[in-house]
Amino acid sequence: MTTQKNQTLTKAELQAMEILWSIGKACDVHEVVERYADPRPAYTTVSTFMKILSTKGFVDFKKGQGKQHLYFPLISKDEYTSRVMRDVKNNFFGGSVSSFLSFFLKEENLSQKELEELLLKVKG
Amino acid sequence: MTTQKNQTLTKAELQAMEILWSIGKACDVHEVVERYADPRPAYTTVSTFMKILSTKGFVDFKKGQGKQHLYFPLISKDEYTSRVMRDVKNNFFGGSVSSFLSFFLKEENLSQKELEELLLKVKG
DNA sequence: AAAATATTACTAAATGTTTCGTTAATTAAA
DNA sequence: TTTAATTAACGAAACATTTAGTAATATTTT
Repeated sequence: MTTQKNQTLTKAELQAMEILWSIGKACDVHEVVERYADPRPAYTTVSTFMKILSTKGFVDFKKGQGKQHLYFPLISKDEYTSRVMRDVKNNFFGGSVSSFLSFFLKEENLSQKELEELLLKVKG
Repeated sequence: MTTQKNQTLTKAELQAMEILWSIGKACDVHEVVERYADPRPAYTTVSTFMKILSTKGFVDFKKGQGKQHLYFPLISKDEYTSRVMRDVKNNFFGGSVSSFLSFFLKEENLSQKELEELLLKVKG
């Protein structure tokens, strides 16, 4: 519950967050475990992730039935995605928007026409 | 020299690769150390990174003066950037190009006009 | 050739991450 | 109320990453 900003998620932590984001409501550890693909981690493993994510300030919880904790994200997927995009932009494109976009277009091999279509869909 | 593909770089490894990329020619460990910002890692630390990167297949070396090794990247920054972008796209946008682009545009808060200008610069 | 120097290889300590068993505490059932 | 079940907290083992000292080896200098 330390709500430290600027932290980054490890791979295992991100995986857990993805599941919380996909569930979209406060949920207990069992619900999270269920959503893992095989081989599923142990209950206590996921419980530990929730603990870690709490102390890192990425999730919080409220009391559920009994002594259950119901966990929920404190940061949205969009917010975290922004951080990641910013990092990529800074690390690989010196923070330049046009470099980033340029690379992206070349990478995706988009023609001018395809791009226009995408933009229409995206912007309107 | 195992040229294993599909590997990913740790943070420290990426930092070392960035320097190799920026130097742009085969170089010895000293040249790499020099380019680190303070506090610079020890010579042997950087030497270890070169060793690790070699066994992971990201760099190779040729003999220099004396017993010196001259290290150089086996993968370009663009190639590695592609991998990272692909991973981000898959992890955060389910592999969808339009989602990715859409997010990017919103994120950068680009107006239609600014976007057009960027595209002109980028495409021609 | 012997000594000094330079450089990589080896090893290991320190730290960070992942994973889960055990314990302690709380709640529910008998 | 005693017992059983559930759950989060704790602790620790296994593994990965980062960092750098020491040893081994090759090169250069005297």
